[in-house]
Amino acid sequence: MHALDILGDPVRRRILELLVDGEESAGDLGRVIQSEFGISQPAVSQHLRVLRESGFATVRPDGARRLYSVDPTPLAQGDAWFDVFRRFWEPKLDALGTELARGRLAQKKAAAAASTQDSSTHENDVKGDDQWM
Amino acid sequence: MHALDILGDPVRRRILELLVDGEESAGDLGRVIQSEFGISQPAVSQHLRVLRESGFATVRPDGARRLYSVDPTPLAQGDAWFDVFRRFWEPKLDALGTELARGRLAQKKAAAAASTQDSSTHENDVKGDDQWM
DNA sequence: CGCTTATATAAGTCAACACTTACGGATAGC
DNA sequence: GCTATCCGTAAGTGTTGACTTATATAAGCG
Repeated sequence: MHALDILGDPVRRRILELLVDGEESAGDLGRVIQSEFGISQPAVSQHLRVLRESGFATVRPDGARRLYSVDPTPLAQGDAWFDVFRRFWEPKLDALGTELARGRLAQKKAAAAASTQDSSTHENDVKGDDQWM
Repeated sequence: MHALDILGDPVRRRILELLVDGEESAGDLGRVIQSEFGISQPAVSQHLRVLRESGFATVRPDGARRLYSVDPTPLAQGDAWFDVFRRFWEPKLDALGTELARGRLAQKKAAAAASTQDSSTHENDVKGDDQWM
């Protein structure tokens, strides 16, 4: 499942936005989301589950409460999908400089070196972000 | 409709990827997509319509063919959603340099007027690098 | 002028998924 | 212990939207 599939939902995007400044309890998130979107508490809880299971959020128990935080890893993957399109709106600048600024050089190199297929499920082979290298 | 709602579909994302190097005919796109995703020609045509109507693609007639191109505007909007999260994975670097690299200085300046809310809880002022990576 | 190619639209089907109500297991507080 | 709060899961419903087949329109081509 691609990161952008998860982010293709306004409620989930909003939850992540609410978490950008630090952890929040499920209840606090719920109250905001319920008021903004007019949905029930279980609906919010189900979105939280999706975010957990897809790796976008982590939970930490605090008494009866659950404190949610952003895990940036899949977010960065979603953002990386835009890499090939950035030349359309980013000023040209130095390509290396851009790579450095995005902090993805090591990643790119690693991916280039190890082009072996991994052990994941039988998903569509072209879906990755490295096909243009 | 948010740009990321449109991008929450692997077929549409793949079509845009195929357009990154320049215009392609609906037929050429269709053949690739059909072979990769196993869907019919009308299905591809319907995705193309969504991309057209949401502004991600523009069309130019060429005889009986339709040549599709990327319109980067909504793509840039989708990418901009990640702005607030980039501090999680971008190296500190020079903030100005980063802004320049992203080509969004004017935008940011406009937004800076309205931002200025206090940050919360446990957050000290380490200019946003990876706290858990 | 038929025939093929290129592409879009119409209409209907079907499954995914976002939602609902109902409920259950913890923890907090009196 | 009793009750309220916090939050998740279960199960069922309904709508969205991605797909199908069938068809239409327009252009190339012999």
